[in-house]
Amino acid sequence: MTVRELPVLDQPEVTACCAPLTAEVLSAPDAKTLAKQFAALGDPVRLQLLSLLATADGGAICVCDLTEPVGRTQGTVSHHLRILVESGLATGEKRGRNVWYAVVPAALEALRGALATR
Amino acid sequence: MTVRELPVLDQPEVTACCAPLTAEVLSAPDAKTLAKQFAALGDPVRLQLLSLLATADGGAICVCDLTEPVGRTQGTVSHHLRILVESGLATGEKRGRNVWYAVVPAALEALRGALATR
DNA sequence: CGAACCCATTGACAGCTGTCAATGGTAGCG
DNA sequence: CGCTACCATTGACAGCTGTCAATGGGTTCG
Repeated sequence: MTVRELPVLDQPEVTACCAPLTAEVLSAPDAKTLAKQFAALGDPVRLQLLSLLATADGGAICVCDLTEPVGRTQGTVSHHLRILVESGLATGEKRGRNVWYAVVPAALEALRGALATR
Repeated sequence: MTVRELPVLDQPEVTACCAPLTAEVLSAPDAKTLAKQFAALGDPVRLQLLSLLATADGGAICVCDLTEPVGRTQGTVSHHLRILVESGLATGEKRGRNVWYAVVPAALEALRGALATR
């Protein structure tokens, strides 16, 4: 087993929740699942956090580097990150004293799929 | 094929709010704009409504046909539709006694663009 | 060990949100 | 003209959400 030391996080398995909105009528359970993920995107601070994670070199950053760019308290940033992780849009992994967060590109792609038009 | 002029709504102009999340760090104003649209998608009832509109023949439906599928009061459905319209994801137009709602595909595409990954 | 650092969690609070019942306005119909 | 159908708006209310300050649990380093 090779050892990876860089801030590369393992990517979780992601499967699209459902067919595109425009393909067939959404079932109530699928709607609930999708809504949770879109709701996670429905806050400006979280969008900025995602953007920061996505553009970070190596795809990860520690929380301490995020509070200043978004102008929020450390506790608040931690709260938002949790929502991103719980919705599957980001991952977090403890690395010694820091926690490395990263975007889950496959999750973003899955959401794109739901928005696809004919 | 007869000329069908009825349930086809004029589509408003839509321009992408910003570059993809993963391309560059989102500015605070852009984040706010985007967040409002994603927040509009962040409710299961609204997702179902969008889906119903998108899959409707001719791309439009009257409110009276929407209350039953989503299991909500007429007032509540009207409220959700307003949010969809205000966020630019749907359009509404009065046609006699009914109001015809339709999805704005370009708006969905713009959101897809924001979610694009590298 | 003790100090410093990083991060999550808690408690508190104001503001927003989804929902319904009820009301009101407008358009078509007999 | 009156009735009915359709839809928006209002008021009320419970529940959720974003925010901060404060606290506490780990981890690193001197």
